Amino acid sequence: MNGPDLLALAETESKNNQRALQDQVIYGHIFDAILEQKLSPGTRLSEERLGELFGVSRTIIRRALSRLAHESVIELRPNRGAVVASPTPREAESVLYARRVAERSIVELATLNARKPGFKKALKALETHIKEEQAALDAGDHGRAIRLSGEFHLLLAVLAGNAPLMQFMRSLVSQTSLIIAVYEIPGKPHCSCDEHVTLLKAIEEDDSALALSLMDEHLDHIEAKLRFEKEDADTLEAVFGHLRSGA
Amino acid sequence: MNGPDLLALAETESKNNQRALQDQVIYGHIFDAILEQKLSPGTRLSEERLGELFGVSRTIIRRALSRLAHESVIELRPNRGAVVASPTPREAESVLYARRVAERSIVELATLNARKPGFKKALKALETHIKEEQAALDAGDHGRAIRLSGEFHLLLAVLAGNAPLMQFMRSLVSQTSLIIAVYEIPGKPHCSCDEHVTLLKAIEEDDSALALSLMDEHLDHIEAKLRFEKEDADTLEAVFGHLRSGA
DNA sequence: TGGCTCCATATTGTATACAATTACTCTTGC
DNA sequence: GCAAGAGTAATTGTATACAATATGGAGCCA
Repeated sequence: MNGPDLLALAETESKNNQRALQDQVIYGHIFDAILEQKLSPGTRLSEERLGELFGVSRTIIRRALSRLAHESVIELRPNRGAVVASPTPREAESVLYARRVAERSIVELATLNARKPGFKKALKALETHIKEEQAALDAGDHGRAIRLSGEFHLLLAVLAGNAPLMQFMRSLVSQTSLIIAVYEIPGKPHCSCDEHVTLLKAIEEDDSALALSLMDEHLDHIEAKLRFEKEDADTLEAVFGHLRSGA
Repeated sequence: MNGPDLLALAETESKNNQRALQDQVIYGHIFDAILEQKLSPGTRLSEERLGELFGVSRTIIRRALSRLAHESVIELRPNRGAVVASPTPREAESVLYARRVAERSIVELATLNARKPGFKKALKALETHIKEEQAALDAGDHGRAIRLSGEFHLLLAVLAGNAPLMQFMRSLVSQTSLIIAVYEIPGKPHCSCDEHVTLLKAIEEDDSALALSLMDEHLDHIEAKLRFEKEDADTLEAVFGHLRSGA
């Protein structure tokens, strides 16, 4: 493990160079755990227990949970505690659509920036990252591979150099991870990182059109591994949901 | 005033039909004040004073501020309190770009939804809203007109029916308001809501292409009223900023 | 035995007390 | 008169105590 929240800290380091606040660290741990699918949708997150685990008071835990809730990674039910979000098919569709929108513009911006000297570091980080991804796959570290795969897209957003889009992607990537956890067709092999390699190559070669279509295909492949039709808990919702709030 | 945070509450009412939590109300008040440009960038937001004003403890205030910070509406400087964000030209550019990306897809989705029966309410809300905008302009209520103008775009996002994009827009619209507050060329007359009228008409007539170009023009007009060249505080930054962190 | 109510328990919501950090001002030395 | 430094005041950061709400189970009645 190379630190719980490299990207979380990178996000704020531009303005506050000081030590990370405690809640950011905890946020990072939970965020990563979800990206690694170690916390599955529906898991309850007790404030007191988390506080004991991390050795801080509920105040800090609450701040971390609050941020996770803002990013729709967890659901914060009033008086009933936090659970890892389990997106409905409807919500999943929205997230995947939004992600496509964001990724397209990110690819465009990233291609523009790839040759600028100011973004050398971001480009380098992407190259290093892909090697890490490959290493995780080779090592059979499934969870780590999934997380790194998601973080590749976040690093791409860094290269794009647009803070709002970056933050948006942060929320979308983690939600995608939840969607995969809930709706992935079992047995389908997980994505190699080849697509990341070719995508990055297209960006480095300033071929914006190619990069765009590669990204679209990449997202197609991710979605192709999903099946929304029936999922135990949600099917109940779909069948009996209309009985609740008459309309 | 028709309630402090109609849109804020609308956002969550789907899941939690219960009474709004206190911090949401306070969040709404501050959010609206910023949209109305009653709180200008740089204004300090003391937790204790806000607590007294709203009659709650700092705990509640902190939650509201936390959310505002997540949406980049305020800046939360560790140990130094919260201030209304004052976007740099660089940040402003990012926000406006991101907004263009978001608005385009929203227009597309909104046009698709406009004829669906499920979105009748959202469409109706837009029509009503435009009348309110006109009324505010006629009454010369500048602040209210600005806020309603921003909220038009949020209602459009509701019509688009994509929750992540909606939330994204929420952050972008309020940040745009701050950008205007800082960089607007003085004297330029403020936008009438005619463009909103024609845009909505195009959407209702299912003319997606027209709606898209109208939205682009609308955003062009907003940006045309801005000047990023020199702004007191930021000029100092631009001139002497490189001395701080050597690079 | 099945279902209901009521009570005990656990968990979250809010306020407040105290610690830590920052900002300010007054003093002191030059 | 000005700059530097120390001490004080003000503000934020964190923990904790208490209140409010939800959950689970025991007991009761049909």
